[in-house]
Amino acid sequence: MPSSLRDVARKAKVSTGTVSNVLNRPEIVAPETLARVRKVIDELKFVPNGFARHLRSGQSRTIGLIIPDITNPFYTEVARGAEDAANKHDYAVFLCISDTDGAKETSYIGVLLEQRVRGVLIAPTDDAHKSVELLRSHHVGVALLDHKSVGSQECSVSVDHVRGGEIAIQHLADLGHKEIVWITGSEDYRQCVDRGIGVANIAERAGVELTIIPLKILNTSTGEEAAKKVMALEKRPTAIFCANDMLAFGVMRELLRMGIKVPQDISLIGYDDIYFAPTAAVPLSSIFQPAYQLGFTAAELLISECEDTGEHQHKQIVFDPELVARSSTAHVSTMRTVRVMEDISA
Amino acid sequence: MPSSLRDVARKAKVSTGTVSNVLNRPEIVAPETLARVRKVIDELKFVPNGFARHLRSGQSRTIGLIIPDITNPFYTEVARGAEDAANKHDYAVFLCISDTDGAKETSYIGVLLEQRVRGVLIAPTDDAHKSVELLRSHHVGVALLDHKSVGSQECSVSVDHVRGGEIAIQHLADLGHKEIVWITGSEDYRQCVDRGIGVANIAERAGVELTIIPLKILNTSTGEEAAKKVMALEKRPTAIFCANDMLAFGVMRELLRMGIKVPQDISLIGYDDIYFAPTAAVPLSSIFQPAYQLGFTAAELLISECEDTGEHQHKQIVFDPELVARSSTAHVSTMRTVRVMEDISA
DNA sequence: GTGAAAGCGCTAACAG
DNA sequence: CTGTTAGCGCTTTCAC
Repeated sequence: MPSSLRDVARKAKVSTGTVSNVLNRPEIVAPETLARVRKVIDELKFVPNGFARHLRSGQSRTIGLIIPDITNPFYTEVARGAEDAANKHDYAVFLCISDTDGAKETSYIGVLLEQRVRGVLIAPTDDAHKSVELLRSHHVGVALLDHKSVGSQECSVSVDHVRGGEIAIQHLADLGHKEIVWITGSEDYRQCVDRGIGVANIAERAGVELTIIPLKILNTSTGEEAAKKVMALEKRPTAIFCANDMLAFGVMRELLRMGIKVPQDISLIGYDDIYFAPTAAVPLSSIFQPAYQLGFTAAELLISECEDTGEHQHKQIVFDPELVARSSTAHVSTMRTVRVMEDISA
Repeated sequence: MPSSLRDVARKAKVSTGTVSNVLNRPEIVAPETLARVRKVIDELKFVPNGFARHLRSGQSRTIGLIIPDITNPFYTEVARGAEDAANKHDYAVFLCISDTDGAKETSYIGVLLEQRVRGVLIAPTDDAHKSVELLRSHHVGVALLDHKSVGSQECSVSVDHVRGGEIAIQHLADLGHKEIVWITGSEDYRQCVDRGIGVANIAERAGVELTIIPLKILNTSTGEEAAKKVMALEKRPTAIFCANDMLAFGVMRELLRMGIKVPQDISLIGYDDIYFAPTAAVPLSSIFQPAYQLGFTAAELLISECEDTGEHQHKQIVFDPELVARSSTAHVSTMRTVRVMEDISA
């Protein structure tokens, strides 16, 4: 058993109140008492029990961070940003990985509630409304990450996903692509839905024929699967737009494996512009989102809400996405036309 | 304020003890009492206070996980493994990122101690001995990740780093390379030191001329810097071995930027074999380590130690690294010899 | 099966 | 400046 504050008090021959003061308000303790108590603290290797402390004070200095996928460098950057902001304000971060699973998300919220976190930063994967409601009903702070506010009842930091979808398809349309596959998340996945709206907007306007492949989970493995589906399509598209770069990496890997060349046989564009995008086998075109900024800003907003005594203004910050065109997307006119023959011979 | 167990008791007209029983031993509560109390729990949205619960029971079901860099997919896989194992045993994971900073590591240990975690899984970046001592002296479980046990006083799961270093250099030597740069971590970074031992072993035996570039932090940015240093060397090496893949990606990116071709101008091999290695601009040769396994196994061991009442045997599991040769390493005989002229013209 | 009561380790009044 | 004391919300005997 670790030693308690009382053990320290006993050994230093002072009261528990004094030990507590040494810990929390050393300036009001007499120098020599201070020294004596501190010496005993060291001797006993005393570490105050956080549970007891927070139980008493009714307040923790911990925030929860729920992200869908720790394997995705985009979220990893978001987490770094959030961590840095939290540390700056002397908060700890309890990181939860929801695995893009609504049930797991809800279950983690339960854990965080038990931990009496001050607030939760969440990149909802499922029904954001439900999670936010749940959190709100327990009066903990909430800030949405990468997702617009449900009803402006909370802060949110996101990127304009509709715009992002538009930019990507516009880019492909500008390159002359008329048959495009859009590989995206399920309908619960708001970010994807929004991007899909942008995609549809431009597709219609530009006369693009769109094939949608919805996926439950967006990672490299599902990307590999999706690539197979695309290649099995009756009419092969000239370009693929993936809802994130992990997906695009999976697609690219599978295409390479099948001997399909990017962009000679098919153009490919991802989303997020993760660090690995420029140094991919074929440097990946993508839509940049300021991941670190997203996490940092969201955490700052959340903490400001948590600390706020009076009137906290819910802010909804929306960043702009940016096209980063690299070699994985090319003009249709540069495509190999011999592909069909190769297929027949295969 | 969230409602407390007492609120529930009052409203359900039972004692607090009964509510507690409903929560923890529902089978001993009379069915109709059970139903009534549960109804009130829902109405009041009661969530038991984890602090109070753990304070009373003196035990948490949380383990800490300290890793150096969340941006590195290797550690991200380790974390996934650890998470999965922990969840399996109904433990929560408190993730801490040490940023390869000994002070931050120590400070996080303090946080974990306050949280009264049951045990800590640590991939030490600095002086492992110190961290382990600190943890041990507070009687929390410890398991080392990716690092051999200091004195077999704890479990550890690692990969044979010496062997990994040997394999990599042997591979390069087999390809005829005699001038190799080894970009590694500082002397505190045990994994790197061990790999360095393997490197030195083989280098000497194979008559390889070794240049060592030690770095404080190993990520893509420092990799980019290191690449510049390598190219500024009086005598250009024919191959580079990086202590991890992130470093190698940074190096590769900078080399590409400088117009240096891999492997025509210089061979490059990394370590970890992260997911992105095969789909890099030049598919990266690397040394594979079973990251997920590492995390999973270590967490299992740690939890077994934590739960153990009697005699827990400290195990030291060592996995074998494996060479994965891809296109970034090639035989010296295939190297371009015109490089020198290009340099002059530049 | 249920209630009463003690106490986990700490903080925050309030006296002295 | 220091000691005393009353809980924070929960679990756990021990009676009934």
